[in-house]
Amino acid sequence: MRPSEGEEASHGSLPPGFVDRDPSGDLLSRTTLADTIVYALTEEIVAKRLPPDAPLDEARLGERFGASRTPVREALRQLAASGLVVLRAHSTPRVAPLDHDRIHDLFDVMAELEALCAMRAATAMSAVQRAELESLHETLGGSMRAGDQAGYRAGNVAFHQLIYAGSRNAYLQELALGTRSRLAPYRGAQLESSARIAASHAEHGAIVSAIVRGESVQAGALMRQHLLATRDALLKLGHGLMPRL
Amino acid sequence: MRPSEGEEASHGSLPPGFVDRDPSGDLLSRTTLADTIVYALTEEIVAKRLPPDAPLDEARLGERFGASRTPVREALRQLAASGLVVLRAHSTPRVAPLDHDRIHDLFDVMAELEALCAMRAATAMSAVQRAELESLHETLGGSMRAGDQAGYRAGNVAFHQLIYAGSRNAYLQELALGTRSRLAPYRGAQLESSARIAASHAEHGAIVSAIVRGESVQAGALMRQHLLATRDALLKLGHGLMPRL
DNA sequence: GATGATTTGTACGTATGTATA
DNA sequence: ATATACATACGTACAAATCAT
Repeated sequence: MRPSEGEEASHGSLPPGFVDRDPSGDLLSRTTLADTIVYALTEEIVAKRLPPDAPLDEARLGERFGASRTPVREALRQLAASGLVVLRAHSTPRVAPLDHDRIHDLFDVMAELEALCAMRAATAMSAVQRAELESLHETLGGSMRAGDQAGYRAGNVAFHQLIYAGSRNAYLQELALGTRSRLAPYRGAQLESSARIAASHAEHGAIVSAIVRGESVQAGALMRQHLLATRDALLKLGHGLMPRL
Repeated sequence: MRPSEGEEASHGSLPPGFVDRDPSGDLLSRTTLADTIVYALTEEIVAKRLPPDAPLDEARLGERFGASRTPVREALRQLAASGLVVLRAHSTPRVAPLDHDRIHDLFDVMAELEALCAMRAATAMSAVQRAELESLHETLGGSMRAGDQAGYRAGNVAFHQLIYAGSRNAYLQELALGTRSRLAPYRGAQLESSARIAASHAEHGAIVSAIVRGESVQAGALMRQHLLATRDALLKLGHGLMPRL
């Protein structure tokens, strides 16, 4: 199995929650044009420079990327598979719309998937991974105290991904990553208030402790709570998003 | 290419007057060539007429389906997204290999996803859906007593999907369906022994009862157990598949 | 290891279906 | 409602990369 190291990446501005191709072993391939376009569009959608419902005309995109429509088509197919783009036959592709019910559903499942990861991690993580987790948590504390929000956000993504990997279940890891990337356009790019960051860090601490002590049920419950708190913080921050209930 | 009247297509039952939409994703197109190819290939892979690791040459497939490479490519992309096909850049696409660790991971997650569906269903299902579930369970009992294995299998799929829908979470439903379809090639086509069918039906009964009574935790636990029992039954039936531990 | 055959990646032209005036 | 415009769906040709030999 492959404990993915935190080393990234060839590009400067990484969309949060974005990783290379599926963890099924092959780590290509910026070698095809389509993949390059997928990467670029993902970043733009997540950063909301391409807002929900924005039309994605094949010809214009091809022009923008200096490519023909064929690789653009392939890219749009991949983006549709990952949920960022919707395709209707013979109709112009669009950035996935902002659907409140769907966002609610995504957060709900995200919380459960991450809780499951944390549970598994509590029993399956190697000693080395546990040490890494504690160390990363310390680093995040530093970012928090320094008021470095960007640093905290980047580290936060790594923190969660380390726990996905700790579950030692590659498919679970895929689902968690995929769900996180679907959620990415709705997680504000820089919406974390410093108050929320402090709370987040405290929650992380409890989770790390439970995982390191091997308390599986506790770890899962804390993680679920952490995700729901994150959701509520986002929903409160305007966004126009309201809880469903 | 026009529908040549020289039906020399040298291969049997691929009706251009095709079947209708795939049950899961109707976000995608209606009646494009690529979709009919996806449909046909999915069936062949699940039925193992296209075994794991079988090469899927674009040109040959296009010939077989009387289409050009373009829609074949689109179809292969969709199949890759649903996990049935693996794509490496510049390399010939293949049916997803049979990887024991991966199968184990898939079953593990499947059990948890279905448990989650059952939990949510126990609190979220409408009265109508509960009645449907009980009725379907009765029907399945009929198939069991009649020794109708094919009927039981079809009804079984419907049974589980009804519970996915009962969760009232569209994304959770998508994940459950997707995971089930990834598992489909490994669930034997007709591997259920009548003994296993009887046990399965009994387990269903307990699940239905828990859901109808609204006992969420119980419903989840029973469903998890049911899935793991199904897995063990499959693993025992040869297949060449061995448990990982 | 180099070379050749095969297959994928890309470009572009045509046809068909959708949406709008 | 009919017609027109326009974007996607598909077909085909060429270039580049892979793998066998």
